[in-house]
Amino acid sequence: MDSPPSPPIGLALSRAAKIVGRAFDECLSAAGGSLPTWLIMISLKTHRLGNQRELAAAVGIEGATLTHHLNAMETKGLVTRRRDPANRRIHVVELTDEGERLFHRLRAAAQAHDERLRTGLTPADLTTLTHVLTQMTHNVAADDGGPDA
Amino acid sequence: MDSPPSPPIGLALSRAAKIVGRAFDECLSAAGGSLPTWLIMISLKTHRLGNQRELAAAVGIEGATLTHHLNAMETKGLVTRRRDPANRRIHVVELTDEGERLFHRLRAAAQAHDERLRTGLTPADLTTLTHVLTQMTHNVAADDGGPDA
DNA sequence: TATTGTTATACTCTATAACTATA
DNA sequence: TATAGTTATAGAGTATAACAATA
Repeated sequence: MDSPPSPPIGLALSRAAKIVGRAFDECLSAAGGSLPTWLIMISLKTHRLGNQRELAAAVGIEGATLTHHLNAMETKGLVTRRRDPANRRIHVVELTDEGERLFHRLRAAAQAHDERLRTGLTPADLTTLTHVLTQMTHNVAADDGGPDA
Repeated sequence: MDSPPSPPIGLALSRAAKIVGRAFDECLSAAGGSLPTWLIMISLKTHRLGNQRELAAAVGIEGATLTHHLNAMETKGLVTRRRDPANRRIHVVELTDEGERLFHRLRAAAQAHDERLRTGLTPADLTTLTHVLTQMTHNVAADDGGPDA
């Protein structure tokens, strides 16, 4: 009943993600940004989100953490926050022109990082990777109460 | 010259690693540990390292950061540090009995996490994943001065 | 009262620089 | 002087709890 343990994949993923993630961070830092900034900007550009809680959820952080980053981004002149006239509880976040420029620089940096990452990998490898990451994310998100929970 | 961008794999990896890594953290926390503690313990158990700098390198952190974690682990009674009589500059780190017990609990937690992660994945998926992570780690570690650098 | 967001505070992990101890 | 490790300090990212503003 002791199936061959097979190499600990959580550990391998954790280690690789640490190394690759650091390289990604350095890429973004060198371009004048950071990972949270980049994630926030992507969310602002791709989805049109209704409020900051949705934005925070898209980035994978809490609302207060998002506020923390938005404060810094606003100080740097990358975003503006203004109240929605229709519902003044909602703060509409928008990239400034300077924010747009940084976005383009970060996109270029992220693309360069991606090309480096893909070196030596086949399209099939990348397809499998995407599939595996999706599956693992689901595995971990699932309420683990059992197969019939 | 604009090859089809193909989905940003760095971003996908970053997002998945964040989610899976948090689940891993929670697993280890629930068992009374943390990721750094677990990585340190694994290194202590598997390699027989000569000094703390090697241990830090194996874990992927700086020496001072390792000291920080070892201080906490020593306070909790998980490890002891004593000077090597042959070279009193070297501090030999060893798990206490309580450290051993925690190691076994964390190993069980990590294995449970691994089984959850592997749900819905074929052995071929996992083989590819391991290969891809290894390749990406190399891609990122390489001095990027060019193919003949 | 419920919703939206901010402020205050603190924790974890990490790093760099300066220091002590030993060789 | 060189090596091993520690201490002091700092910074990034995150979170929870309490708060203010709006509906």
